Amino acid sequence: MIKTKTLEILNSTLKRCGERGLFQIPSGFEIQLEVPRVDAHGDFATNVALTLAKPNRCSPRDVAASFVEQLADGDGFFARVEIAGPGFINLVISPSAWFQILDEIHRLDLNYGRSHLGHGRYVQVEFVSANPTGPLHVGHGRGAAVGDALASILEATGHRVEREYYINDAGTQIETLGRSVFLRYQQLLGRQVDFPETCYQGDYIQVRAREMQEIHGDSYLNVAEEEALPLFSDYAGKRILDGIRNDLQEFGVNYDKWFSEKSLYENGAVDRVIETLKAAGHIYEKDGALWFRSTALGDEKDRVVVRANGMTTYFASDLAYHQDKYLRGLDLVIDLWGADHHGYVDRMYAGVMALGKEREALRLLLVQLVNLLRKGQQVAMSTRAGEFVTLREVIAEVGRDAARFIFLTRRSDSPLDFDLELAKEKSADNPVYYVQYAHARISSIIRLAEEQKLALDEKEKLDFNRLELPEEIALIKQLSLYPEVVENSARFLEPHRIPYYLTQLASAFHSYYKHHRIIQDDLALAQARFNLVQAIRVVIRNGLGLLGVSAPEKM
RNA sequence: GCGCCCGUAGCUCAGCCCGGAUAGAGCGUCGGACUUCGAAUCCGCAGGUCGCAGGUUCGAAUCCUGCCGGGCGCGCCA
Repeated sequence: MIKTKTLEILNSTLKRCGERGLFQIPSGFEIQLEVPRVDAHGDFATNVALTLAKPNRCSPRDVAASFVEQLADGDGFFARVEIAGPGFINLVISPSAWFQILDEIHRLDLNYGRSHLGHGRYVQVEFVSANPTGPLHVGHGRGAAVGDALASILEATGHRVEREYYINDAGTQIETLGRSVFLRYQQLLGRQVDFPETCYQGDYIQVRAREMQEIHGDSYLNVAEEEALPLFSDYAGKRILDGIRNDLQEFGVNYDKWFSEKSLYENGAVDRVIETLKAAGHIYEKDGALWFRSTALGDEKDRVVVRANGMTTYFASDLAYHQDKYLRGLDLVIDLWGADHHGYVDRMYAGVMALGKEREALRLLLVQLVNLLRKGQQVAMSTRAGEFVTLREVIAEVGRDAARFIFLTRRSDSPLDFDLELAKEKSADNPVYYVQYAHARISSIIRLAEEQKLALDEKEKLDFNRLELPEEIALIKQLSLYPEVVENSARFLEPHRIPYYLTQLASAFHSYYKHHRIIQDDLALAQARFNLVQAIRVVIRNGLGLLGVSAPEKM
């Protein structure tokens, strides 16, 4: 890559300066290389001279001058080297070096942008994990889009990745679900029963109740609630989970594993993790309950793991779940949580550390709320009353690509406005179409070239030197940044960087396309440009791929 | 009260982790561009005390401190 090579040259130059005693180099000194905002400042700029000036007690421009003098560049890699402003060294890379990027993109094709950053580290992304007590809503959709994209990005950067869904199929919520269905079932059979507010109100409860009636008739009408509950809970939970699986699959999300919370109780993992913590001295007894001393590990208060009544808490099963993850050999566990869980973050990190892992072995990402709008007006949503917009409805209305892309345009820890009308609009308001359109346009050029048998693909006649326009070099530079964007996206666990980059790239392409013809009489020029736009298409397609968004050839 | 996150153009946001030269997009406003590869596009104009105040630095949207404003969280609930 161009940047790495530039850095190599600068480092060897610095070493030479040190050896020849031109100036002192503090130990641990590292050269900073950046892409300047202003084109006039070159392709790369470094502030070495500014930072070395002080320890050497001389002016930055003098340091820069001796540095540049030592800068050997036998193969013409740099087209120009300049000292500017207070002492920046601006570097302009020669076009021929940039042209190599195009070859690289075509050679690597689908693999362009992939890297070995992760060195095969075993990473799990656990996301959505909604309770199987109701259908997925828009907020879950955001978690799904972010989690899935993140997993893809990590895969692309050399991590071994696993997608997991944690099913909360134990505890009171699932019981409440069973009770809700049971009560509706009784009502269907004509019995007058109170339907408490604490039960789930949505229509989907009625649906399950009717199904139970179809399967079992009235045989549970006179059965006591405690007796009927396991069956009703189990059935409703399974059916709803099937729905969730279905919705996610239609959204393009496929999990490697669906992990049951109940299994942790059944196989004794919950008891085991408490024993582990006890043995390590993290547990004490107070007021008849067992407490986890999480304050010792950065939490603001200690947490109960076994209540005075002998029941374990939700946190206890979460500890067991995470212990299980690490026993499976995971190097890094990434959990995506709804933002309302953020009071829970510190205790989870504390828990993981108490289990003997580094804090860095866990990354909790909070996904903020989705604010659903229609033409700028807030769409009312109330989960309790069962009035919410489901993910399924949103996909049906705006489509999978638009939904995914919009979910990914903002950093996930800030709230997101999602306007249903805007998402459907086929215009520049809607960044999905903007990027996809660029891909479709290029595809259309390629189709045309094929139809006219223009032989634009013949490599032996290809002369990149015909790409002389500043816009063309700028486009290649932008393409060369793509692998770095993906790597940074993985490093910071921030998928939103990719939609942002793609929008910029699409914009540069659209502008270029408008001003210059690709296909034209000058065959050599046409070939060079054709090759360039093909490279753009490769990058757009690869980028959209990471987001789970399609790259259409026609729209 | 304590803790976490946020505050950048009229609106929605990127940039902050790792300080750099004149702070960027899109939308919206206004005005332009289709006989030529897809106008779902492009071009131009206008729009900023980067919440406020200090500090560190040759240099701060970026790092530190305090304050102001907004959001969320603080159960032997899940």
